[in-house]
Amino acid sequence: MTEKKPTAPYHHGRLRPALLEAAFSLLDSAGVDGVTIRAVARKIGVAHSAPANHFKDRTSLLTAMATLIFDDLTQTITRNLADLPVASTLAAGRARIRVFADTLVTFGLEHPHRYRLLWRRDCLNDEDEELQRGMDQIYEALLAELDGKDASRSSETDAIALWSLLHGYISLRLDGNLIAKTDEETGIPRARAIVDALFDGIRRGD
Amino acid sequence: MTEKKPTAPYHHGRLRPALLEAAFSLLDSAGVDGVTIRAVARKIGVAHSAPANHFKDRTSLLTAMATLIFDDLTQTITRNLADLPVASTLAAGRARIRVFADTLVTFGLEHPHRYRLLWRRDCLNDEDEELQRGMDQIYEALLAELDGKDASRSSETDAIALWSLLHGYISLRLDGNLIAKTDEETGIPRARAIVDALFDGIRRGD
DNA sequence: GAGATAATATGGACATTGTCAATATTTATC
DNA sequence: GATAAATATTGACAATGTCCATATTATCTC
Repeated sequence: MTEKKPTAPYHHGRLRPALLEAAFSLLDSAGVDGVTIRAVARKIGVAHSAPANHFKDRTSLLTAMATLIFDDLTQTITRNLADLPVASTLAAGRARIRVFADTLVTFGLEHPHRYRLLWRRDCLNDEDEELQRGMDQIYEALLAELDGKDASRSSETDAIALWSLLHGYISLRLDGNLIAKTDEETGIPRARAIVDALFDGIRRGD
Repeated sequence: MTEKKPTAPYHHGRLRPALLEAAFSLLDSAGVDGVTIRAVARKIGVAHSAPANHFKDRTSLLTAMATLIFDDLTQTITRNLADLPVASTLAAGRARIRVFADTLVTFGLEHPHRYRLLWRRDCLNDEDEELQRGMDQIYEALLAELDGKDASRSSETDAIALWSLLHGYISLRLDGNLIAKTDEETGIPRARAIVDALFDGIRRGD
């Protein structure tokens, strides 16, 4: 009968996950600026200084969040790629890269604030090993799709080109810069078109 | 003999330009976060509230700065392109686009904080007409280089692809993500390589 | 030119934030 | 069961953006 009083106990019990949950909620609704230590604590109903026990400062909290986002993103990409046949032909390789691209673009447009946080170096701790692992992971996944299929080219250059193309497109879209010039809704068709442009070239001269 | 006492006069005289100058100095040395109203005022030796007469808030100041940066960038590109022959052949067109790309990349790497500010939507006033004009201007310059040379393709798609590629590459470089994988210093050779990749295609199948 | 008006600058105030320090409470450990 | 470690609280501090009332100067109008 005395098991569950509505008065909050002194110790929260699972404050760290609760903090992250609240922080993601704030991130999605108000962007990085909305993720203040005090707002997160307020949302859970805990002292403004309680988070310090789990995240030494705001940067540390945002870094943990970015790491989780990277992991989630990589996992989504891997899952979507798992359904596809191995890239034994040129067409199959293209199809896989297209799925990679679509997944990334979809994620970026559906979770703008999460995507943006990934690249907010001023908010993150570059030295963090987990964050670096998360970043490397997704880049490796891209490299794997471009590797070894065409010995005549540097797949590293291709990877940088593709990565730049996708990251640039998403960033510009999130900044609202290409909305008038592209599909208002999903952005996927336009993303496909520019990936194809990179596949085939835009100034081939033949 | 009494013309110029070192005691600062009540009215600064040309506070607006002085504010911008100080703000750019802070931007270059400390990034957007370093550009606080109070720090700018301090740098000039004026009351913390004096800037309000010329910029109604921080966003307004940063928007004015971004507009100036856009103008400067467009001007630099235009100047560099003026020396080149008209794009009457495919090769000439490529050469012009390469100069466009080199100029943009050079600017981004040389003035990282200025380049970044251009896309910090959370710090800028999107509604500002001068800012929009500045943004449109540079995009139009790019479109002009891609226009009308190849009726079989949508030059708009090409423009978005190229713009995404360049913006993505610069952004990634500024975030330190490709340093290990590219030329440490200028970044230009790698930028050329990925622009060429877009010209020629990376998965042509022939 | 003098007096009114607008522009410009000052200093004080307030709420918000991140972060630190001292303290209180609970949990874990020997 | 005492002691140490973990976790949470309250209070404080400096910094910031922004507002307000006030002071000073420039400009305009008659």
